[in-house]
Amino acid sequence: MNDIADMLRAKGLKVTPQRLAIYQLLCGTTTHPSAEDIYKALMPTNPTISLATIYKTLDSFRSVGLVQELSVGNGRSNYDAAVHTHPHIVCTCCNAIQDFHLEHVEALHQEAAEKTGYVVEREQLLFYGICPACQAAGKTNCNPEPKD
Amino acid sequence: MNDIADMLRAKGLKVTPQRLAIYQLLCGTTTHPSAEDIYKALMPTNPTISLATIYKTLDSFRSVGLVQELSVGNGRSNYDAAVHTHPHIVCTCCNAIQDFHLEHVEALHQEAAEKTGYVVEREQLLFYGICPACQAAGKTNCNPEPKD
DNA sequence: TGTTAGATGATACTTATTATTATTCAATGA
DNA sequence: TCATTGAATAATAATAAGTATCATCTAACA
Repeated sequence: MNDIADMLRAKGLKVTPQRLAIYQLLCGTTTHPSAEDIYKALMPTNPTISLATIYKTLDSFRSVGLVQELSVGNGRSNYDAAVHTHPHIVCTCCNAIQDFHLEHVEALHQEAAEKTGYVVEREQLLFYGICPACQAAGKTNCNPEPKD
Repeated sequence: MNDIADMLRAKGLKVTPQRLAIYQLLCGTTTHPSAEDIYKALMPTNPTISLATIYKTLDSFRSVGLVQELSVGNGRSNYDAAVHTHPHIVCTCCNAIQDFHLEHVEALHQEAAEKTGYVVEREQLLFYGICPACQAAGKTNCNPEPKD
């Protein structure tokens, strides 16, 4: 079969059209969609897919480490098919979520363990600011404090 | 008046018993309570306080920078009266949220700005692991993957 | 002390997510 | 290839966090 199917089987998950569609969608985007985003994106090609299936599938994928779940504070979860942990930056203006790379993340991990005595399993490094596009559009202060 | 009252006035907020109670509670704890936690904690002394007031007050406080809101992925917001940004570590076993200090956080901020082109406003550095108490209790793998 | 803008409390509502359950289907082996 | 079976799906009800609404109340200030 194809690679994705083999990978799902290797993780102990049955291969279904829904799972393939969800995983392929996630692999082909850098936008960190929510469950609802995925549902809407798959509707045209998979009109009978259920939102409940999206949620359960994402949870299964997370359980076996195929995707990571982000909580950036927008009231829902966003998903990233990248397996290795990396920082994210969120535009407080257009709500885009972008991956980037920080040097020495392992050192932070280590430092956190030393400072706290925790056995550190993972981290979520989130930055918030204004993306270049919003800066260019002059939107320098879109959601500074939502309630102002 | 007292310091808290003056601070609220200085931020342009009216001083009410509810606001004083909420702020004092937050200042006197390191547990990062949720709105619901605060509501329950204040019930004995403020039996008529409304949950809606808690939410609105926390939002006002956040708007003026008196508290910071955390999204650690537990489906609700947790609040911290500390104004300066600092990392948090979450026990995946007992769900405790603990403050700690990391060196060179400003450098990360700077590096994020350089790597992404964003104007970086703030960050939320979250680590997940097993706290010393849970380790001592032998709970080394409590919520590794909630759905397993 | 009276006025008034803003705060509170009660509650209805929205939205994201989870639970339930009958049906369907992928994987396995005869 | 077909039957079996346990897991996955779809539909939908239920839950929970947070927000909106609005009548009442009160802190701030003249």
